[in-house]
Amino acid sequence: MNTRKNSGGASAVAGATGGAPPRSGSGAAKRQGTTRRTSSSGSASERRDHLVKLAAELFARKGFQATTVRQIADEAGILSGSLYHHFDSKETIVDEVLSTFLTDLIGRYKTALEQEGDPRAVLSEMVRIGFSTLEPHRAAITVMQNDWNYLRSLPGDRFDYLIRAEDEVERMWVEQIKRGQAEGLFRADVDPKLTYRMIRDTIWVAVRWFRPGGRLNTAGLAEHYVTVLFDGLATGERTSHKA
Amino acid sequence: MNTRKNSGGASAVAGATGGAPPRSGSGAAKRQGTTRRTSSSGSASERRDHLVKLAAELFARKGFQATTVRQIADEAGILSGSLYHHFDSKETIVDEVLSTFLTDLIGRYKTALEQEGDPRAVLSEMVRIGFSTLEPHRAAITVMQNDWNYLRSLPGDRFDYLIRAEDEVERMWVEQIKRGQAEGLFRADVDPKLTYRMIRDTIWVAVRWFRPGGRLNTAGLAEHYVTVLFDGLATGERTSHKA
Amino acid sequence: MNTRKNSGGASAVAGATGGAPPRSGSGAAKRQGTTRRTSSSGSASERRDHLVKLAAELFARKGFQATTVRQIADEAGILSGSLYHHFDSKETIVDEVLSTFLTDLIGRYKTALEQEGDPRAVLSEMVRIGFSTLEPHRAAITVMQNDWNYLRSLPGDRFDYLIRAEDEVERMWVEQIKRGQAEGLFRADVDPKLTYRMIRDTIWVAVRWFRPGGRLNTAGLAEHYVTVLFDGLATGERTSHKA
Amino acid sequence: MNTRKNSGGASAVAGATGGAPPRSGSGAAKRQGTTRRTSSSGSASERRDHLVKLAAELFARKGFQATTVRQIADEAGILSGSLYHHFDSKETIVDEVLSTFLTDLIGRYKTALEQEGDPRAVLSEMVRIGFSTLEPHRAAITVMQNDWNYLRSLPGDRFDYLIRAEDEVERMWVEQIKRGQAEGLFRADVDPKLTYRMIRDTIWVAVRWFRPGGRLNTAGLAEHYVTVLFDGLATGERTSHKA
DNA sequence: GATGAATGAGTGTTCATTCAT
DNA sequence: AATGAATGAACACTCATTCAT
Repeated sequence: MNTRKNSGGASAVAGATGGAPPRSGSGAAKRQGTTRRTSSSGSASERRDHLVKLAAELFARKGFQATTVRQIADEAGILSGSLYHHFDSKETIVDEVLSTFLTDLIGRYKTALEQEGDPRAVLSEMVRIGFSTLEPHRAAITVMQNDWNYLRSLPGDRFDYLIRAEDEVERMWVEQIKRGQAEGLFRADVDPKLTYRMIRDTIWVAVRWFRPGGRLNTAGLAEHYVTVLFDGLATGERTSHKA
Repeated sequence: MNTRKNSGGASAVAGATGGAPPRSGSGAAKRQGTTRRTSSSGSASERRDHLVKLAAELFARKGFQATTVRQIADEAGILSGSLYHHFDSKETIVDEVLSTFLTDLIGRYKTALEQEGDPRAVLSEMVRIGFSTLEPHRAAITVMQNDWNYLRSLPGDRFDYLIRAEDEVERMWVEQIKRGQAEGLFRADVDPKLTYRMIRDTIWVAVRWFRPGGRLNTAGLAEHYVTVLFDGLATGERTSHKA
Repeated sequence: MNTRKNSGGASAVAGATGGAPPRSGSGAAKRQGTTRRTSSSGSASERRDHLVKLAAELFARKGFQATTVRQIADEAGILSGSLYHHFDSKETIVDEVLSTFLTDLIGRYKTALEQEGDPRAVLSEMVRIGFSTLEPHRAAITVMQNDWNYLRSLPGDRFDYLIRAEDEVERMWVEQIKRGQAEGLFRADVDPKLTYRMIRDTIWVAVRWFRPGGRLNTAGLAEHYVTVLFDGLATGERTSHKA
Repeated sequence: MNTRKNSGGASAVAGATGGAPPRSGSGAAKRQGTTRRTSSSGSASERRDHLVKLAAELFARKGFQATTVRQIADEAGILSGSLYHHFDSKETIVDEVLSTFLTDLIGRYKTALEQEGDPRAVLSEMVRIGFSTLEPHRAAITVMQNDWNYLRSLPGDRFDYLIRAEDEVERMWVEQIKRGQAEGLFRADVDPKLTYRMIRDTIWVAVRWFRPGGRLNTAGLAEHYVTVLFDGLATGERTSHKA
């Protein structure tokens, strides 16, 4: 999936879906091969990460396709050709953007699942985790929302890991919903898969309008959503409503 | 907003946001100016609509930018240059795709609002309307989801009507939520605007995974969502959950 | 092997190697599909052929790789992008250059073989045919000499027909040499395949230094070579020569 | 002709064409300037020669232009920038490849000419010399065959020595052919220059298909060619052949 | 209404080369 | 001697758009 140049971090999610998290919680372990030079340690990796961050912002703002490598290079103050010293291709950059996010997200979901708890507690925690990524991974999430279809349509299997990661996440959520239904905590007349999708969509699409510094921070957002999600919008006051 | 050639139908939503629905119920009135050919009446308009439909499918499948005018022309069995007999530009086409959808949607929301009813009934109906557009306007909704950012970033004010339409829709929803809270039907501790956004997102993002012919049709989807939305996922069985 | 655009003539040699010559002696049959417009008949094909000719000259003079599409376009008085209205790629152009030559050559060899005759007559005729292509196909032969290795190394099977054509030609020559040896006309102590290669190389490499208008025309060249080839450089006067 | 760095060995052929062989038999005299490091004597030169050899192989296999400096560096296990400690430019490398071959070839031709003998003996020996270089100088000969045109077309006079060497070699051959004709050993009705070219081409082009380990070694090849060249392909059995 | 040739600006990418470290 | 980041010019190719026919 990765060529020489980006052997560092991109697309590691594919491995993550298999079982044990790769480099889980150790993003710092990247590119150990270049640590020969003890001084200015990690500068190569830092430069690379910086470029990825710049690119991610542009991808989020303008879309992957509408962002040119020249724009990325301009932002970094270098020439477009110089980007290719760090990355094989534009795709490699977005690959790194997305896989970094997915690796983090899945790692945190797994941690939540390991903290034994009743399904409602686990699910609330997963909702909170989702919203909590909105700020640190805003760009990546935006790209995933907007360019998912396009990236998936690219030839080759480079972005197949997107699907694999999606499937793994779905499995984790649906399992908890079903467990909650089995334990009588969640209403049995809702479809678990459908419910997961609605929750998922609600969280991620918030990236489109959420701006830090507004009335609610992401933690507030999460609580708001947990409230509506579990207890509903309605009070006890029932009225007739058209069926 | 529109240049000569597409003076017929695109971007009509802008007018719709003003008040009375423009040409409501008179989609056939489009492009009266082209009746030069008395026989085969409306064939020009039909041809145009057909092209828009083909383009919409491609835009939805591959994204607006990734779709070339040549692909649209290929699909129609003509050469790319010939498309410019019907449309000024590629943007004109997507403009027509989106505005057709928004005109329909806003018109139906207005009808629902005119049918007096308690807020829960109105809101349920609006949810149902939203889901009911998923099939007939699948392509347009997909484009709006995926290419919104890009289209908005284009120079000029051509797509400003997207924002205006969005604002008008938001006003309609938020009004009903507030009314429901005022009448004690909806819990008062939720933020109306935030709640609207979550409802909105949940409906539209479903276009990404909804496929006709699955377990649930859009009506079923709507009921499912109305259930969770109003009454919550939880049963009465409360358990402690991590705050 | 060919994409839409160059469905006309390129790479037809592949078929030729199978058996009956395709469009043999009917280069005019190209692009019949575009003859709908009876007036300005074949102008599309002519334009295309003209561009191929210009490109062939440049390929021959500077090498395939060293020739840029801009140079070809400049030569034709158009912009480089406009070339892609006629050809899929730079490779398509050189493909057409080479396959046109090979189709012609193989067709003429076949005609010679059909004219029954003793092997010496047939072989002389084949030598003459070879030399006679030097002028009309000078550019193509030059490209084949210089860029053969590179074109063969290109990914995909696009230029596999070069090998197939080479093999077919070798078969024709070797057959005649063997027949001549069997009939006692040619010395039996030479290797047929080796001898073919030496004849072949001698003919084609002449393209490097042959310039029309010199002392000898290609017919003279052919006779000169036939003389040396069959009867040797030496007179009867034998002297000792270091073994 | 050469810039600082490769003042050692490249392009020495130019001098050779003047008269006395330059440093003939003293290849070890190269790069005396680098003897700064008294220990590991000649290691710099050896490293350099190794790099030239690696590059020559790549040039031969893929062509000069299609070979990137990065590929050469990869092959040597260093980075492309590091190559510039040894060579001024990519051209300097190929310069060294070709001039080394030409120096060797011309030196051996001269030795043959000094060994007095009748023209047939000398010519046979020159043929043998040519074929004998096929193995040790395979890469250089291949490059010369394929990239001659391109290298000659480069701006500047850097590769003018190729022409000068070619001319010198031609003079040597033609002289012997003419001498043979004058002495009645060779048929008088062949053109000496033309004959030389045919012999030359036949020898060098063999590099394209000759592979060591086949049926014939280069010595066998030489004898085969000498046989056909002097005595012809035909036996005494004459038949009519189309004029 | 449609063709087909052309435009012109732009795309991602390549690559020989430079140079501070 | 070698690294690795960067350059800068060039490359093949794309594509929305124009326009004479």
